[in-house]
Amino acid sequence: MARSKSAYEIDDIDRKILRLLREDAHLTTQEIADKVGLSQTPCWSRIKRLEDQGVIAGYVALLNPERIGKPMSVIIEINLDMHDDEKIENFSRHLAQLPEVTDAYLTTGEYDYVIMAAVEDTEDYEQFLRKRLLKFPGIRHAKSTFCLRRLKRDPSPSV
Amino acid sequence: MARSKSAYEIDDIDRKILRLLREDAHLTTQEIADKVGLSQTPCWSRIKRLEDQGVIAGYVALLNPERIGKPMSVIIEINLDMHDDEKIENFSRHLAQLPEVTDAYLTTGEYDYVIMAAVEDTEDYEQFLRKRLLKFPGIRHAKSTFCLRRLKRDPSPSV
DNA sequence: GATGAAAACTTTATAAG
DNA sequence: CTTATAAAGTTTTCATC
Repeated sequence: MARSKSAYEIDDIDRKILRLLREDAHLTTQEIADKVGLSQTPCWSRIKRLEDQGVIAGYVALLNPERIGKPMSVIIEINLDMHDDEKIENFSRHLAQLPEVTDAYLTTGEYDYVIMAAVEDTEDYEQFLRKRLLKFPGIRHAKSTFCLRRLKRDPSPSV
Repeated sequence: MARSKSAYEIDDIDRKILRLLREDAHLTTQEIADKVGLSQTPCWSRIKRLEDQGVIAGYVALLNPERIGKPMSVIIEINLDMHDDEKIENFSRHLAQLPEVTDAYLTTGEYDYVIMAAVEDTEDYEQFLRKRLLKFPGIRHAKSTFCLRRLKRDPSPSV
């Protein structure tokens, strides 16, 4: 039996569309259609389908960290004392809810968590670390690494 | 002398607007106006100003990493052999240009660089590491940390 | 800042080839 | 898939308070 195109398959034209929208969501469907070699109608249907299927999760404005008073990025590697499920889930929820935290991952290897925080300056960072992050019970160790320069930050992986 | 409002100052209403657009760029100016307590015209002027001043750097679609075949995230901490300016600049450019690399930072502390890569699977990661990242001359050490779960990833810091 | 209005443009939907 | 068309919605601009 020949394999028919599944509803969830992404073809080369879809990928081209995603590549464009990943960089600039303000392109019109007509502009995208021109760039990918389609007419407006099927191009619009494809974008709609990619949204409905959750391939496109949403659209956001990108803010300039310097201009909104959060020029400093810090990477924090964290170890917990205990590793029972409840502890992990609680701390994970705690992290996700802190506004300074922009990224948080549960990881393999030397540390349990790797997170990133955006703050105003070193003083702001100290406050965050002592009064908000380390207030959570059961943190064995936290290692901070300061970012000197951001070379790249893509909101989505390349397609 | 009383400090007048600078062209580059952001007030509370601006911040409210940014908070909304940071999460959903498909809100209409009318919806934003309603939520922040302005009418459409001044709300539109503010958004335009924030764009012109570079506070809003752009608008992008967020893609679901799982759905575009890049479900795996790896954090890589890197040390170079030498640390002369040219080496740093060259390697920085190299990193920024690799499509697998979503994030790259020059850092203080134990490592020179901390980067993040999005890949399909372990095999894809091995190819990236050996054939693309470590092909660059002068890498002393690279430590990979695999992400088990993504708890949070905000494209922009909180306002 | 608010309101109202108008023009230009975009999205969304439909029909026919 | 294409072209063509059209209604609805949105952005952008402008005049007036």
